[in-house]
Amino acid sequence: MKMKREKNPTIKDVAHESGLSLATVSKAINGLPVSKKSRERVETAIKKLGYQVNTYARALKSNKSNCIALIMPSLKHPFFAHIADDLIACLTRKGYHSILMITNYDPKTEQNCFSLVKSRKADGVIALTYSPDLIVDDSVPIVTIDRHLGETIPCVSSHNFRGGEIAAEKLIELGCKRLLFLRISSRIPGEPDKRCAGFESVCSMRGVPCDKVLVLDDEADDPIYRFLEEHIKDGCFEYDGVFCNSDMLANRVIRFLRDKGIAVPDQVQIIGYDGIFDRFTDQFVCSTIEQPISQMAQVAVNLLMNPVDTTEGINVMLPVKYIPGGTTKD
Amino acid sequence: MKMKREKNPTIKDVAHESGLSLATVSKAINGLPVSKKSRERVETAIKKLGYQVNTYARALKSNKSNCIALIMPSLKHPFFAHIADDLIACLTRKGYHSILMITNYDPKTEQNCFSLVKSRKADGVIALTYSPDLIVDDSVPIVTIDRHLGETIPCVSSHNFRGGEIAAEKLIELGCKRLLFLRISSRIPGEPDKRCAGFESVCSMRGVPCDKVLVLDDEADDPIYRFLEEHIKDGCFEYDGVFCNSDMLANRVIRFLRDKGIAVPDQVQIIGYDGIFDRFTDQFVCSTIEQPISQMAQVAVNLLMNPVDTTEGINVMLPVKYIPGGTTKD
DNA sequence: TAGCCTACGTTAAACGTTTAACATAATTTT
DNA sequence: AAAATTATGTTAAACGTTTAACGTAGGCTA
Repeated sequence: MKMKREKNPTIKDVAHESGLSLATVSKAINGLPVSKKSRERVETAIKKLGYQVNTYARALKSNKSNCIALIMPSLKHPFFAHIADDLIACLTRKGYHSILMITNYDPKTEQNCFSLVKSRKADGVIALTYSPDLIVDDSVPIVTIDRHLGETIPCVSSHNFRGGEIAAEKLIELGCKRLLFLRISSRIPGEPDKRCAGFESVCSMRGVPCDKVLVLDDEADDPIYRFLEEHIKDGCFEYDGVFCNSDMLANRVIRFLRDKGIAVPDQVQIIGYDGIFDRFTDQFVCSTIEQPISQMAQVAVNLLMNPVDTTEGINVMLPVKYIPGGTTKD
Repeated sequence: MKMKREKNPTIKDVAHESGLSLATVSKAINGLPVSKKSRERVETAIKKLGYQVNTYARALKSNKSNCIALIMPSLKHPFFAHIADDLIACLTRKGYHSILMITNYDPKTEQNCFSLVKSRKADGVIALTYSPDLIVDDSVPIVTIDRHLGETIPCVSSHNFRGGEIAAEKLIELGCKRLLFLRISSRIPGEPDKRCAGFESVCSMRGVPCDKVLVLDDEADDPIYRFLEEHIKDGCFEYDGVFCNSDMLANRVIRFLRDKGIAVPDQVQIIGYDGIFDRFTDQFVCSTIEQPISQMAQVAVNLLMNPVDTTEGINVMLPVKYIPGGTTKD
């Protein structure tokens, strides 16, 4: 790229212009004590020259870049876009810049991102990753979202277990007699796994039968559809309540069932997870367990800025909320 | 934030470890000519020490940061999220990092972003802004999307005029006799304005009557709805074809009309602009003129990397495509 | 008035690279 | 075998900051 920068003024020029020394100017700029008169002289000189601090020199000297790296799978999924947006907003408010890295769910890219971050590019990392075996060193503070990357690395998530419980409670309350849990998940033991546990615990407590089907996200989803198909008998679906791991999956399932002539929510009620709100239809894309995205972002940022004692793996779980969205009878 | 970095190895350590000089190591790292033997010694030393180049030192010395600043209004709108995603992908492929700044459509924030960029934080800027009076200096290369920030600043957009034409042609071809153009737009003269011009030019050429309603994006949209309401007589809408400035607007209009009992597309056919694909319903959100987002991103990045002669304002317009999406009769 | 603070400035050494200018060893030319 | 050329390394100065350590002027105490 052509660099057509004409030499920018440095702190030295400001010093010269104001008749003060380098150090004094630096102090004035950084809010350290200097006399009122000096401060003014510095300010007018800065204005006159249009001086801007050189971020890189500062970062080099102070070993602090004011940049946080954000590692995200994609922005094409509204959930990630949302959380990235909120993270950036939080960081900006705290005076940080955000280097956003997109991995496209690719383990190698994810690993790469962590390596890059190490060259003192960022003061910290907030990551939402998928690879089961990332090697991360903690020479830089890290906070993850929804994934446990290691005992010493704090993880922020929604209260997945509770979310599962709520979904089960709701479906049962709405009259479902036979439940199904569907899940597409990554190979890595993540927080979202607990959604199933919560769901099942309520089912067994209430004595409602509950099956589950699981596929890994690096396989095709066929098994799920095959399962669904196999359980449609004479235009009737054998389950009357389904809890899906995500709104995305829920919508696919809804479409599949409707294509087969099964009425949602009349014959089957379906609840997803995430809380995706569609700004085009002004609706939630299905009945869902909503994750408190903004709150998660805020907590992640705070956790990064004010590291707590992580000797025994810290895991912040934020409250979720059931939201009816037309795929249940409420 | 706590910085618990234990001192990272420097190029000096590598030099010491490999028994070579600083300069040789630096050359080896940067791919400059060194003997094979030296290169190997450097490599093993690097591996042994886990050396990572210090980006900030490098940036300071070479006045090149390998960072591009992306200025976007929001990631909560899928159009922006998409384009941001594609921009980042392109930049990553070229070895650049992306500093993503979110303005929330706020002029002051937008201005701020440009100022920040100046402190040598980034080697270039790709901006999608809304403020009518941004002051940008070109000490850093800039490329904009959809907005003309100045004669010397290249702008990438879809071929808005052609898009307008296509929409009109399509509606007329589908049998519409009385057309309406609706638009919510920013105060700044932007590329998207041309959509209207294209639309009208076809209408007048074909002799099809065409009205238009415009509101500014910092006002409420009420005028549009009021207009719609006023033109519903006895359950009939006076227009049978509507072209909206964006898919967002189109969907709001569709909802409004349907609420009033007007059937879309049977009574009114509606075309939007953008080409938003909903991954939940697996459909386009309406019939639409699709912008070639990935292509726009790619062109923007290329333009930034290989600046052309901009003495007479350069403006790249990329081809658009009509896509039926259920709100027209095709 | 001599001595001592206090308040403000200044000098100079880092931070970790890159790179021009120079030195030396290895190779070729005559 | 000496000179010229090339290949490879090295030294040292920069890049623009921050900051510890050190002056120095002026006001205060005694």
